[in-house]
Formats: sequence, C-alpha cells, structure tokens
Amino acid sequence: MSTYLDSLNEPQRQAVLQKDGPMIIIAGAGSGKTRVLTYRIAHLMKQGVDSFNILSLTFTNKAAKEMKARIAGVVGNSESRNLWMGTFHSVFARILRTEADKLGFPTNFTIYDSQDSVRLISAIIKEKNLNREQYKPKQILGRISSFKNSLITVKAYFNNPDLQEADLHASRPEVGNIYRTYVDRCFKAGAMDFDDLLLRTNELLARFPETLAKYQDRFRYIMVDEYQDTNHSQYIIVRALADKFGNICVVGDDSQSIYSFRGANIQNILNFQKDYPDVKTFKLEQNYRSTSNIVNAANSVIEKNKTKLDKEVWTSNDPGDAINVMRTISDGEEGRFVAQSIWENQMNHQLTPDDFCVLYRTNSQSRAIEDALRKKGIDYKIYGGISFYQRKEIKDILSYLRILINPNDEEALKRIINYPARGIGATTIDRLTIAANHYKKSIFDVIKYIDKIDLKINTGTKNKLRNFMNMMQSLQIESQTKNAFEIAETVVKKAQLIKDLEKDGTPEAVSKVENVQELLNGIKDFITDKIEEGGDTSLTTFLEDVALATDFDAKKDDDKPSVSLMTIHQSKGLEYMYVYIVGLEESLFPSAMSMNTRSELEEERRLFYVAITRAEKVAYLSYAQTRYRWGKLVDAEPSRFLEEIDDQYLNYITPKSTNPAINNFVDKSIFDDAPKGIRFQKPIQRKKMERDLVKKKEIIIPKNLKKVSQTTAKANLFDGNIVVGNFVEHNRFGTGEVIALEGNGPNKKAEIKFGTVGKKKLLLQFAKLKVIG
DNA sequence: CTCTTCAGAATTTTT
DNA sequence: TTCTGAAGAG
Repeated sequence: MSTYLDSLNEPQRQAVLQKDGPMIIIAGAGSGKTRVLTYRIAHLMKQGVDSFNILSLTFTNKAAKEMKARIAGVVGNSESRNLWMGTFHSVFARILRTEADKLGFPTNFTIYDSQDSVRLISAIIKEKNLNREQYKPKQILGRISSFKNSLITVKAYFNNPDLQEADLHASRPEVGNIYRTYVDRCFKAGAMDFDDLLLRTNELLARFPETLAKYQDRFRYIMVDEYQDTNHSQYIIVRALADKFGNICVVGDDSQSIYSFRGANIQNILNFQKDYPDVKTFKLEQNYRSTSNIVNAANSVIEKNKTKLDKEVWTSNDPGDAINVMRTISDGEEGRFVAQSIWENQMNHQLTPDDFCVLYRTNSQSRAIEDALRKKGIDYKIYGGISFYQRKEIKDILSYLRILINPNDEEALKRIINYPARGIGATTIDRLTIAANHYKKSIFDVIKYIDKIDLKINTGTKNKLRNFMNMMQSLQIESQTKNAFEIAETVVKKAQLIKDLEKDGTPEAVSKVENVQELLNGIKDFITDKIEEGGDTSLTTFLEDVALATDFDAKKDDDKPSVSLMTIHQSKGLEYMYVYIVGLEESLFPSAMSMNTRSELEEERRLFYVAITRAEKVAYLSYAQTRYRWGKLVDAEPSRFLEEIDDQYLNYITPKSTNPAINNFVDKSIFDDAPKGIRFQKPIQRKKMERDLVKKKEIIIPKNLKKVSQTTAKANLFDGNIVVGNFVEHNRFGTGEVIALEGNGPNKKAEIKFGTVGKKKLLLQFAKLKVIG
C-alpha cells in the first residue's frame, strides 16, 4: 500500500478510502482534516478519476493553493494542475465568465466589492431622496445581501408579504425598491457583487438545464471544506451539481461555525445526514495539534452550547501548560503584557516571532498590541483591517483598469472621472447620470456621444469631458496590445497619478507612492506566475483575482519571521505554538451585538472555541479593566467565557504594577489575599438578559471549590517540585541537570546544564520542565 | 468647481 | 481617536 495511507489513523484512512456516494467528515479542531482532504483527492486520482472531474471548494484561495501543492507532491504537478479548486466565489466567477452571455452579462463583467456596493446603494438612496438616517447604506446592503444569500430575488421579495411587512415595520418601506434599482444598476453596469457570484450561478444552473448537465458531468467528485460555513445559496449550488452522481463529500465542524452573520447556515451541516439518507459518516476526533490542557479547556467551553453534533475531541498529547489568564488595568497594559510575554517566551524557549499569534475579536483592538510590539522591537504582521487593494490610491488605479475592460463599470467611472481633479464636479456627474438613465446608456457612453446629446453642460466642462474621454480611449487602444503590467504602468503615467501624489509631499503621500509601486510589482509577479502555470495573463483575470483575494491571499509569505495579529475569524484553519487571545471582556467578546439571543451567543462561544484551539502548546487569555473605545476610557468586566472554562485547566497571572515601565510579574504573595476579588468581581449591575445566566452559573460553580483549584494551579506553576540536582527534560533542549535555583514566585529561575546546549537559565513559570530523576 | 474646516459617526466578524 | 461627509468661502 502506498505510504501516504500508512500515515493516517483509522477513521482518517477510512475517509480517504471511501470513494463514491455522499459522505460527511466531521472533523474536530486539529484532527488532520487537511491531510485527509488532500490524500482523499490524491487517492481518487490514483484510482483513475480524471483530475478534471474533481471539484474542491475551500474557504480561502490560499488554502486551495496549499492543498494543490500538497497533492502535487503525491501525484505530480501536471495532474494536480487540472483540479478545480478554490473558494466558492472564485470557482463560480470563473464559470460565470464563460457562461455570462446566457444571463445577459458581458464576459468581462466587473466584480463589485463591498465598497462599490455601498457607494452604489448610497447613490440610489440619494437619488430617491430618502432619509439617510432611516436608510443606512451599509445596513441596506446587509439586508440585500441576506436576500441574495437566501435566493430571494427582487421578484421573490415582492411576492413575499412577510418580508415587505418586516421592512415596513422597520420603517423602511422602500427597501424593495432600492433592491430593485440596485440590481438594475449592477446589471446595466455589467457588474456582479459578491453575492451575485453565487446567486447568478444558481440562476444559471436553474434556468439552463443543459448547462447544469454540463457541469454535473464535469464535476463528478465534489468536495466542500468548512461546510458548516456555507450559506443557503452555496448549499443549493452544491446540491444541484452533485445531483447526478451523488459523489459529494463535505467536511466540517459544527463547533467552528462562525459566519452566520454573512448568511452561513449551520443547519446545512446539521441536516446533511437527512439530505442524503445513504450518507457515510466519518468522525475525526483525535486532536494532534494541541496539548491536552488546551483540548480539554476548549471542550469544557463548547459543552455549554446546546446545538451541536455528537462528537468527542480528544488527544493523547501531554497535558502541557495550563492556560494562562491575565488581568490588566488597561488595553495599553494588555498590549505591553503581550509584548513582554512574547519577548520572554522567545528568549526562554529559543522561539522565533512566527511561533506567536495574537487574536482579537475586532480589528480595532490591534492598535494597542501593535504599539507595544513596536516599542519592544518585535516584528509583526497584521492581517485584516483595510486590505491592500482597498486603499484609496490602489483602488483608483484599479478603477482605471476596470473601465478599460468594462466601460460600463459605473462605480469605477465615478471614482476616477475627477481623480486627479480635472474640473468635473458633482453637478456634472449628476447631469450625466440623469442623461444616462434617460437614454438607458452608461455614463461612459453619454460622455462618448456628448456632442450628439442635448445636455445642460457648459462648453468648458464639455471640453474637459472630451479630454477625459480621449485619454480613456487611447488607453483602451493601447490595452489591446499591451499586457496587464504595461497597461497599468501607462495608466499611472498618463493619468498622472503619481505626480498627483508627489506634489503633496506629506509622509502619507510618500507611502502611497510606495503602495502604487508595490501594486505595479504585484501585477508583474502575477504575470510571471501565470506564465509559469500556463494560466491566463489577461487584465480581466488579474482584476478578478484581486477582487476575490482575501487579505491572506494578498500577504506574501517570504517576509521575515514575525508575530501574526489577526481577528479570530481570520485565524480559522491556522495554528500557532503560542496563542494570545486578548480583550476577553463582556461586550467585546462576546460582542455587545451578540448577547441578545441564545444562537448569537452560541456563535460567539464557538468563536472562542476556535480561538483556543489555534494553540499548539501555550495559550494566554487576557482582559483589561478599562479600555479606550471611541477615544473614551470605558470600564470593562471579564468575559463570561473565562468563567466557562473548567478551572482545573487555568492558571492566573497578574502583573505587579500598572506602571508601564515595570513589567515584571508580581510576587506570589499578593495572590493569596486577592484572587477572588481580582478575578471575577460580580458586576454591580447586569442587564436583564444576562441576569438569568449569571444566577445559573453561581449555582453550578461553587465558589470555594474554584478558589482551591486556583491556588494549587498557581503553586504548581511557580514552584514546581524542582530542586537542585534534579534531572529534567525540556521539550526543546532535551535533558539536563538543575545546578542552581534563584528568585521567588513567578520569577523563580533554574540554571540547568543541558547536554546539547550547555547552561541555561530558565524561568520555571515558562519552561515546561518535566522532572525525570 | 476646489479646497478647507468642522461636526458627527464609528467598532463585530468577511467572500 | 480617526475617518467621512457636509457646508462654506474663494
């Protein structure tokens, strides 16, 4: 038998060997899911399944890329290349490109990102003279998005009295009309938004049976990763495609479903067994990633959720350290604690920055952490927030490129028609828009035929419009012969984009120029990569890649080792040796928006579960007592999630001083009189909603019991049972002899002579020493 | 039409 | 605190 099968455990192997029919793999955190998926695909190919017939849907493009590389390692590059692999959005965007004409879209349709969508909705609200307070563009987009994800078209909306009533009730009777106009305008602009990529795919498969049949025949084996995070629209696509052959394999973990806010429906995974009665179920329950303390602590949290599949994640790994809990005075101090701790752990365990990761609930929390890391001189990279391609200077250039491909792209046109400033103001754009709507033409066409249309625009402005049009048309001509990089370069030059920035001279402008440079380099890389792969080097493909790239995909790996900072959502599927989860405070995590219903709270809890299970060796949880929010200092209380972890897996540390200059840990003695008070002070006031939960908890967890376990945990941590002369084992340095002890409490250090690395002084608090004699 | 200034919102999470 | 959009002056 092939070697790759030998490296799998029994359930893993069975899942890999199961070839035909519907199957579900319930994969606990860290249970080797990716290995199974990879090997299963490789195995299918070894058994003679044509790689063209395998469709594999992943959660990020990066995941797809990595998986492809690993499969290539087993079956070879030339075969793996043909696999259909990617996110739902990118795979179906690719299919829509070839089928777009059936739906009345141009093949070079634009993909609107959320910013484009919000701007368009904003414009529509303005045109309809609606109150911006009542109709907040972002909220309206959210509503429209949820319609689309549930396959509620405009027509379906107007056929559904309940939905209309709901909007009427929310004093937003115009939602339906905004929806209609929005869809219309997207269609006219030859643009699809993110949700359209799925909705229109559904439309395609539903309206054109022969097209459905074509793709059913092509995708004989379908695999869906992170199935717990699929929405209804995705669910229907998968069902339709798998309907003929029924070779559908879904992989997921209901405990890690964290995307319901964007329409993910956890019922998809919970009901899979009902959808396919002859389904084969495989459970991967052994965790290979984390210490047993981490696994058990995570389990003790997720147990509190009611809706879940039956599964027991376990590990045979060592207990490892207890999970450290840290209270700080402020968010600033929290940052310093994290930075200090990372620094110490790095020194004491010979680690590099990329062994560490800091996770938070909201992007805005990153600032305090960044500041502290920067001060300590620790390299870090930050994921999320505003992605590279969303930056103004970058989007402006991309908008030029978008128009060259699709002149009807209204959002792109509105962005750059007066950037850099060329004297075409709001009034003119309004008039052009009105004319465009009147003649049922795009704004671009109206400008093109400006002399043939009667417009109330004065000659000076008309000239400016003509100049703009001349430039765009000459760029269009050049784009016929030049490659994506050359076009972009020409655009930057002709539109004088860099010049505009350079005359500014501010440091911000300088960094913008650098970003533009980086974009150009990026396009160059894109082209060389694609030539290597034998892929499509067109500008269209580049723009599509850009539109669908996640922040992860955009990041380069080859940077120097650095600490990773990201939201918990983004950490899905990743693992780090040391994980810091910060901001464990009520109203922040769980988020204030998610404390009102049980299902929302359960999702926050799953999010917490995901966070903990990212850690391989050591996890730190921290919370601050005060935090800046909107520039104001706000009091915070510890998150309920801290109380939900079984105390036996926890370990409380607290800094000595609130003085930022002093970062040493406290003498142990201050713990003795304080633990209860310091930790979960009972809130003076709780909202009605929470009160029941709190009461319940007080009954379940007897306080005195809690106190006892705390003390033991601490004692073990700092003192250990180590004496001079002991032989100890360290997981990095191997075995050594303790030759001296110094310091007290958390500062207690042991000097150890190791066979491999010589003498080392290690903080007992951090060194995971096992006494072996 | 452009540039500056000022008030008010913003922080859940993202393809 | 930082960003955005509106309003007013030139």
